[in-house]
Amino acid sequence: MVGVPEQRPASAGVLTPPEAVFAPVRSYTAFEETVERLGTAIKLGLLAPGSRLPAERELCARLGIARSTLRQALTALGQSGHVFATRGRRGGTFVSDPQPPADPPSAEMLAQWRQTCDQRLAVELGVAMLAAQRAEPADLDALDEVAETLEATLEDFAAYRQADIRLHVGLAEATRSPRLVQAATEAQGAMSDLIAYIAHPPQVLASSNAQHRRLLAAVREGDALRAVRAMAEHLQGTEHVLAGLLPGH
Amino acid sequence: MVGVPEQRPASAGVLTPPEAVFAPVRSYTAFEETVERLGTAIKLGLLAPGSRLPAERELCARLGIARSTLRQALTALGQSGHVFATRGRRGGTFVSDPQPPADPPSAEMLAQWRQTCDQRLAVELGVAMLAAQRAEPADLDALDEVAETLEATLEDFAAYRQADIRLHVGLAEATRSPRLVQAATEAQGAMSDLIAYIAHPPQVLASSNAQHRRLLAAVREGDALRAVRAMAEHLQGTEHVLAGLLPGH
DNA sequence: GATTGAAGGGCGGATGTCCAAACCTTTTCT
DNA sequence: AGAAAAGGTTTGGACATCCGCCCTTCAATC
Repeated sequence: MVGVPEQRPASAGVLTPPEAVFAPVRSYTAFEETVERLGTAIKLGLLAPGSRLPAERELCARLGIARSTLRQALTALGQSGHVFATRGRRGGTFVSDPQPPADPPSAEMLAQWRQTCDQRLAVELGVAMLAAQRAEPADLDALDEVAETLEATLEDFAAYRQADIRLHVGLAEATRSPRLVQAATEAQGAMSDLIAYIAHPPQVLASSNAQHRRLLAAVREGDALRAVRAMAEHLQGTEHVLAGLLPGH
Repeated sequence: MVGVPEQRPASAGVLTPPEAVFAPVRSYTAFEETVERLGTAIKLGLLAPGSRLPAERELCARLGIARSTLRQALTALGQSGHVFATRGRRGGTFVSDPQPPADPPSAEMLAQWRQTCDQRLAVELGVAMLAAQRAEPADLDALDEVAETLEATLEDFAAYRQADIRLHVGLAEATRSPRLVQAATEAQGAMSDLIAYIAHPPQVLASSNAQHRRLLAAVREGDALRAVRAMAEHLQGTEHVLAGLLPGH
């Protein structure tokens, strides 16, 4: 048995690898992932208060996990007050109404707020461009309806934010790219923790709505570049507001 | 013990939740994640052939995993021929040179190629915009150097692709947003499986280079919108090539 | 009023993953 | 010769997950 390797270590290339290559790997458990998914959907209002989740036996099949794992997740969401379950023939797991108050953003969250915004920017720029290229008339009609809701809720921030989320997720759905919908949902979820804790006077919401209108108009015309520009202005507006209130260097 | 829940299931809202909410959750193990990370970095050339990885005891600390888990990953990468290890004081784990031939894209990969492109589009649009806003002169000089390499490798696709990756990842690093670097790396890795299997005549590469030049010029001037436009043209160019060769819808 | 079906609730074991902490072997430098 | 630094090996335990099976509840139905 010769100990001589067929290959000799060469003198390394000049280029140093990005340090991101050796950054910590985080392994998510099925339990965590499920709590995150359902919890985010609930907090974003994608699962409406009072609505019923699919039956456990069906839901675990859809999610591709064991029922016991799903039950752990549902138990956690139950303990935090986001869902409750009733037994018996017409029973099921339901989204609580009203929802428990959101908890304040963690220190870790606050420390990384800029990266969170960056990530959302990327996702939403992609969504804007692809939606402009692919949205069908039916999508646009649905989005217009949401936009009307937005115009009508300037005074009620909770309702406004709700409709805002619907608009952005709806735009993502118009791209017909499930992964983008997923990414957009996650990004909105991460942002919500930040957005819920800053003041939003009606005037800010009104200017936000003007950007929404421009965005939808560009999407309707299929003008991808204008859509991207409108989205960028929209997002960087809220980013400026955050920058003024958070410890962001 | 009353069996009456304080809350009654309400009639659900009119809005149906996005089906993405109940899509399968995939839990990645630390082992898989590590193989993916290191494997991608190697395949992309971010870890140069012949270069040495950090010692196992150091690397597992950096990656935040146990040494035995890291060794499983390194064993897997060793069996596929991407790395090899030597023992003793000056030993270590090294990136193989030359690398084993890439394996053809899986059926699953091909079936989802459009979503992969969409995801890359999003990431890269975000990178383009943020790089234009944040890149420092030092970043730009380094990127220009890579661009020169690109101009000189029109005839050698492997070398060209290598430099192309460096350019895109370098741009991501200029955003100072580690998560975007991560995302850009993953997106390039996913694309490589597709790109390696389609022909790239020098004329295509030349036109690609023209787009690179425009992109870098816009970034240098801090013109975010032009950078985004240049990036979009660049990416959708390669997407058109793919669309012509793959079973796309 | 008994039965049935669909829902949540619970238990126990089998399996696989991950980690921590040792200890061994090889090589090279001092 | 010995220390140091690297990969290689073994062990045991903690934990997550899955699977199957059975129980409880309760509205609908017979």
